[in-house]
Formats: sequence, C-alpha cells, structure tokens
Amino acid sequence: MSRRSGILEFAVLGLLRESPMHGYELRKRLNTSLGIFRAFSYGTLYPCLKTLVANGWLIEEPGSAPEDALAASLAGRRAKIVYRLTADGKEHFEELLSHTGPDAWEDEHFAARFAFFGQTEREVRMRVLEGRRSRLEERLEKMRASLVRTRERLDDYTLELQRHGMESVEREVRWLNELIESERAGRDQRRSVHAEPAEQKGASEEPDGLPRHQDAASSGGTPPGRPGPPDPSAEGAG
Amino acid sequence: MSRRSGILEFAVLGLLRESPMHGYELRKRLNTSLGIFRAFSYGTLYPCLKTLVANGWLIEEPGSAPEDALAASLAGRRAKIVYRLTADGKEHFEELLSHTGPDAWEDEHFAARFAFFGQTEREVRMRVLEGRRSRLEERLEKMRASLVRTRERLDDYTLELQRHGMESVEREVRWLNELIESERAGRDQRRSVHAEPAEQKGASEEPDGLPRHQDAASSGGTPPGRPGPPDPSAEGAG
DNA sequence: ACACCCATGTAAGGTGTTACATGATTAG
DNA sequence: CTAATCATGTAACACCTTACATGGGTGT
Repeated sequence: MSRRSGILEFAVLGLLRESPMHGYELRKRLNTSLGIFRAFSYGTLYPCLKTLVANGWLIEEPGSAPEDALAASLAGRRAKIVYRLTADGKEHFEELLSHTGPDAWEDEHFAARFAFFGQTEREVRMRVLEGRRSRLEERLEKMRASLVRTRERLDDYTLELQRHGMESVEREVRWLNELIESERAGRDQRRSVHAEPAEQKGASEEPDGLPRHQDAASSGGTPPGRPGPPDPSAEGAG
Repeated sequence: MSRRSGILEFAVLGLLRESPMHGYELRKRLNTSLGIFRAFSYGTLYPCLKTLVANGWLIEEPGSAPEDALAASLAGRRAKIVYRLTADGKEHFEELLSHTGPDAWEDEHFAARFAFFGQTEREVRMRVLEGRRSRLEERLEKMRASLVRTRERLDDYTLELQRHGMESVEREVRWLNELIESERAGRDQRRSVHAEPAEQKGASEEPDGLPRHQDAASSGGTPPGRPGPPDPSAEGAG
C-alpha cells in the first residue's frame, strides 16, 4: 500500500488547493515546483483526476470561467478543462495533511508531505520530521551492521559505494536535525496543540522560521550573491 | 527499456561470478553488500534466475557439490539449488561490463555498474563516471532553471526542499569529480587502451587508487565539533 | 503549409509486488 | 512438537508507462 498514486492524489489536491488548473499545467507543476518525484505520465494523471472527480473532491469546469480570468490567463487560455477543489476535497486534503502514519516518512511520501508543509500544522510537521529521522536512523543502523559484517570481503569500489550511500543518509539526518531545531525554535514547544484550524484561507501564514542556508542553492553556476532571501510575506500562490 | 530487471540480471551474474550461490543467499547479498537498490522480491528473482539458466548463462547444481565443499558450507549446507556461472555466462557478463550506453548512468544502473567496477576496465570506468557526471549536470541545469522561474511563487518549505535536492545532486557531482580524479591519477591518461584483459582472475588486483576518505563511514551520530544543534537527545520515536 | 507546443484521453503491455503454497531444517 | 528461519516457487494483481488517437492554436 505504498501506492505512488496515493502520492499523486495528495499532490494534486494540494496543488489545486492553491488555484484551479487543468491537467497539462498540473503535470508541469508536479515535475518542477515539486520536482522531487519523477514525472508521472498523463496515463497516470488523467485517470487519477477522474477518480478524484468521482469522489467529489474535484469538479471539472470549462476553461476560462469568469472568476478565473486571472488564473486562466496565466495558465494558458486554451484550457479545456479546469479542475477545482470542492469543499469536500478541501476537507479531505486537510485530513490527509494531518495523517502521520508510517507511510508519511517513506521516501517519496515524505517529499510530498514536506512540499505541503506550508499548509501543515506544526505538530504534524514535527511528527513527520521526527518519524522520517528515525526511519533514516534505522536504515543507517542496518547499513552499519551489514558493513561491519562484510567489510573484509568487499573490494574498494563496493566499499566506497556503501560509504557514499551512508554519507548521504547521514547528511539527510543532519538536515532533518536542523529542520527540527528550527521548528522548535519557531515558537515554544507547547502552543499549537491542535487547537484552531488556524491557517485556513491560504498559504499566507508565516512559516515560523526555517533554516536559511541558501549557500548551496546558488553554488553551482550562478553565484550572484543573492542578498535578501525572498520575504515570506508574499501572499503566495494566488 | 530502463528495465530494472536488467539491473537484476547484471548483478546476479556479477555476484555469481565471485562464487556460486543459491537464490536465497543471492537475494540477501543483493540487499546488503550491494545495498543500493531496494529489495527485489523472490517473485522477481526466481523467474530471473530461470531466464538466465534458459539463456545458458547459469547452470543449476544440487547443493554441496564436491568441488564446492567450501563455498557450500559457507553459504549454508541446506542449499537446494546452487547457481553457477557458465563460461557463456562469464563471457556475457564481461560484455555487459564493457557496455557504456546512456543506460549505464541512470540512477540504479549506475549504482550496479559501480558495484562491479572492481571487474571493470579503467577506460570503461572512466566513461561511466563521466557519463554519470554529465547526466547529473544536466539535471542540475534543469533544476536551476525551474528554480529561477518559480522562485518567487514558492513558499519557504518548497524552496528548502528544492535547495536540499539540488545540494544532494551537487554533492554527488563532487564525489564523481574525486573519483574521476583518482582514476586519472591511478595511471597515466594513455595506457590501458583496451589492451590486455589484465585483471582476470579475481578482484584482488590493486584498484589503482581510490579516494580514501573513510571519515564519514564511522561518523555516525556523534559529530565531533558540531557548533550547532549538539543534542538530538534521541528518544528514538520509532 | 508545416512543425511544434498545448491539451485530453485510452488501450495495451511490461514490470514488479503481494499473497499464497510448499516443504526442509534447526532451536526451544 | 512447535515456531522460526531457510528455501523455492507461482499466480493474481497493482501500478505505471508507452504508444496511439485526436484536435486546437501559433510561429515561420
């Protein structure tokens, strides 16, 4: 049941929550903004959309409806079918957002969950981050154990491969540590104990504070020394 | 044609080249020594083995054959069917080893290829490493481009996710640079122009020199001079 | 006019997993 | 004796991709 399609449904709902879109546009967003998971094909996306419509979570609208003038013009006015989240869909998405089962910290699930942390309550974020972290620590434990067992028999390349693999995992753990740290620092530990639905109307609530090492993001080909990290006050996504 | 099962065949052949084994053992090795790719199930492995037998690349032997006393006792004497590489199989594997098509640098393919670098000729190793590197550089280019395009609209979490993704890729590029560097330093550029079959009898030939940073392999959960968040205080969660 | 991107969809097929069926051997 | 692990195998199913079918719009 680690259905990748579950991830798709989740991501579609989440993307559509920000603004209505048609399938083609949706797919692009799925592969760029949320560039984490490798491309879903139309053969997967369209059937998925139909399912969601059948469940009453989305409705299909003809393109360029009056209320949508802006979005439609941005998304391309050739749009045929625009999908919009229903109230039920929104509710369902919010329920998904609050789930913290072990699924949530498997590789691709985690990435999808993280991508919508802006809409997620802090305590849920914490549980997901911590769950992910222990998941990775388990994995590290196994890798170390197996390395100790087999170290002698392996040639240098195999060893190097495993070393590199472990290093990547360790690095992600450290990343998670920083994130968890920031989450804790954002407000006091208590507070936000599943109280009010809070950030309901958009992604506009302030995101509490994230680690802000933007060094690597531009280290590659473009080091123009971005001074100001973009202000989160932007009323995002609209 | 990016069949994951192609990877399986390759890895099975490579593992069996070192010593005969039965399916169960093979699967364990596939998930530990070569821990890179996530577990293949028996439902995949056994049919694969049959295919390989049908192709004449393997032969099935009853467990604990006389010539195999040592290997069999190490592998477990309960063995029912021991698979052994045929001459044809060896030849085929060696041919696979020398292929350097674009397949070879896709994620899981690459890991499998790298795992058998000990048996691979240097010039092939070079091509694979360099191919992989350009593949990743392409990917980075795309990520950067899409990031520039969408930077403004994304909330902090999405941004952080992308930053982290890019950093991972950049890190792998650096890793490849080191490896390529070592390969070059191992001997002079010329030489080894597909001359003699050289290291044929085992993986015991010296591997020319690899970067030897084993620092991270054991760094684990205790970074020495961490200035930052020193105390994950590990209640372990899971 | 032609090529190319936008846009939606379906059918067939490959690929791999789960669940099941089976049985031998070892440890308690 | 029973449970757990070792060991092999198969069949049904879930999942996703590819290739195809279709057609509007836009640039050269």
